[in-house]
Amino acid sequence: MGRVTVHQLAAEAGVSLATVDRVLNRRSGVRPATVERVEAAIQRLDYRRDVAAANLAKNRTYPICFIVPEGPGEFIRALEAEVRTIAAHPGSSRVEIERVVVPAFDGTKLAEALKVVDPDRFIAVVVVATDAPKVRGAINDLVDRGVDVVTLVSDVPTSRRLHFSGIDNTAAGRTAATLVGRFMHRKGKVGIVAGSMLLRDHVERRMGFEQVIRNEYPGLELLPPIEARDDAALAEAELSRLLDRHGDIGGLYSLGAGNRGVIAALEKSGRRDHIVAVAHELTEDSRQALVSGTFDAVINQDAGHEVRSAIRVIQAKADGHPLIPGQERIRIDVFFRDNLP
Amino acid sequence: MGRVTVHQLAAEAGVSLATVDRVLNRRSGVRPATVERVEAAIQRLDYRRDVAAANLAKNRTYPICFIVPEGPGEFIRALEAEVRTIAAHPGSSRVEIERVVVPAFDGTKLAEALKVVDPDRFIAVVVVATDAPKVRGAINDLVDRGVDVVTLVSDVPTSRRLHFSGIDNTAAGRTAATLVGRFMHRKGKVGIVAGSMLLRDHVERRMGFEQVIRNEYPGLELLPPIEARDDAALAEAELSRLLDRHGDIGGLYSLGAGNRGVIAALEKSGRRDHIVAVAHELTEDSRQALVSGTFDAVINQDAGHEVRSAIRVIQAKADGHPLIPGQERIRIDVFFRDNLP
DNA sequence: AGCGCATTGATTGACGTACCTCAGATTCGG
DNA sequence: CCGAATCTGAGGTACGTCAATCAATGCGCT
Repeated sequence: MGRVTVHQLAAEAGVSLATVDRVLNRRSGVRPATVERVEAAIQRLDYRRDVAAANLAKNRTYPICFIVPEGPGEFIRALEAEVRTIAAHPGSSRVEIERVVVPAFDGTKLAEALKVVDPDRFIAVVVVATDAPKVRGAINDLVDRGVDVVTLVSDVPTSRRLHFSGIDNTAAGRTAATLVGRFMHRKGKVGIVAGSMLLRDHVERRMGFEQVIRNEYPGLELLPPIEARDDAALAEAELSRLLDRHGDIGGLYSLGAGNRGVIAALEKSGRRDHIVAVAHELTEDSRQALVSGTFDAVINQDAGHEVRSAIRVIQAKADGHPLIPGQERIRIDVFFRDNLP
Repeated sequence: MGRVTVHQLAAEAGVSLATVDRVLNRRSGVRPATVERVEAAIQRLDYRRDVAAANLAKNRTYPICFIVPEGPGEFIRALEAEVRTIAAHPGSSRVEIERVVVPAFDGTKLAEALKVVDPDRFIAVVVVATDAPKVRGAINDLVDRGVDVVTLVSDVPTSRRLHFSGIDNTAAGRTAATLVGRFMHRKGKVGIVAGSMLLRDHVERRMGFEQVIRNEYPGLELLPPIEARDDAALAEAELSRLLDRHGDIGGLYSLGAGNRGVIAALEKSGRRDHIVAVAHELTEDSRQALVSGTFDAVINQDAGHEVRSAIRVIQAKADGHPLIPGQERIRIDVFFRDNLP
């Protein structure tokens, strides 16, 4: 039973409630010997602070600032929706979320947005980060000003951010490579449609993918990647050109957004059944492409899980709680036609 | 701001605190017109009850009984560990968990265990269910006595359980079939190592697997499944015999526990590189088998997620909260060598 | 007018913790 | 042994909600 209260603690330790309180909240003015007696009692009774009551007494809230890129992409929209869902959920009523929107792919604007975050208003910032020196500096400044920073989806590992809430993108790229490599029965060429090489997650996916294809599938030839800046129209045009030029493309990895364009190009080419295509992010488009057979696998990160995890990490830090190992590991979801949710 | 309190509500509605309380807690003795006024104020101010404070006032706890099968299996041990982790975590301090262990594969004993659950002591039971009529009856009886029941890992869908916390096992079987089918480059025979056909999850996995192999990979020949009752030694012996008899086995699906035996048989046969093997549950054994190449893919369900989800569902029901769509969907995790956590 | 009844108000004491004040006790240096 | 500094106790208020009591109001009815 967690039914031990401070009163019982005080009785057990033979001190007053005030002293127990001083010890529990590390206030000064208690002799070391007395501190020890109280701590022994804590051990003996297995006392655990009632967090809910404590938060109530402190009238504590968790004001968090979410900084997300703007853009019409389905993934970003899903992220926003998840943030809203959390904010509205009664279970997380003490979490107060403010959203800030910045232009996508713009390190300078992002750094500015980070700079104007008020340390008195927010205990933490959750940010979809572009990995630019300015951004790293802004993150570190924020941390110095006492605001915890959690990176979402795309990391800045060299910064002093508290946590990264996202997937291991190198592993995601390797997984895509394994799927492409093993699903392709004959030799052939493999194309890559990338988003922006400014985003660390895209760079890492490509790295992981190319590494495995080169090392383990020597029969496959990697074509230079298309940079489509997550723009569906651009992706479609460029990919169509690539497909025209190389009649023997047998595999494709679409590692950014802009799936709509990739799907269109594949279907127009009339070769979708002969090309093993692996893409990222499960959206309505990519889901249909899976069902129709245009895509053979889709790698996904669960935006809801990422948002909730970020918040849990921030709360745990604020409350001085441990995290549950495993709960905050964001999975690399692999979807085929057969296991669509 | 969610900072609206009952006091502000009372002021806004022009009634007293007592009346607000009566409306909020659906107590009688308030005129319909007044109820409406208060509810209008709730809407206007976007009042949400502070769950923490409410639980504190009610001194509410969530006593839950976990009924899990005994057995040396790594998955069951992992389940137990997760239950313990949750119970010890300060965040879920009002959750009081009692664990009951019953013999595996024994519907009668399980039904008995369900029968003796005290409805006054527990608000809910979480149970790894075998799908037997007796068990279904016992679950329904419990529900009638006012105890919510959540099935874990293995479901009894025809019962009146509140929720099933586990994966879609048919989809898992289909996924395994897709992997086996697409990884096998030539024609060949496909073996199945099953656990117990008393467990609904095993039956469903096999169904999904066979269905896809038959429909989509006509070049593959399904061998009759081995029933190994999750016993490693038995699995090894039977699988070795099967491998001896059929020199042209190219694929294998191990859908139950007992991976250790499957791995041993595969490695002894010397044909592990020529057999595409897909198994269930990521354990230390199966993880090593993935790395060494004995297994080509492992399908997993996250025991921690399942346990936490079950508890969340129960709490939400008890508090009358909505669930967050998506958070309680247990994923079918697919692991390759490349995306091992 | 007087009765009972339904409705509402006012107030109070929990729940477990935080934080504050003030007074009393103990210790220590000189 | 005295004064000062340090420790400790006792008690209060607050956080937002629940739950209960008791008094007050207004209503219809006889």
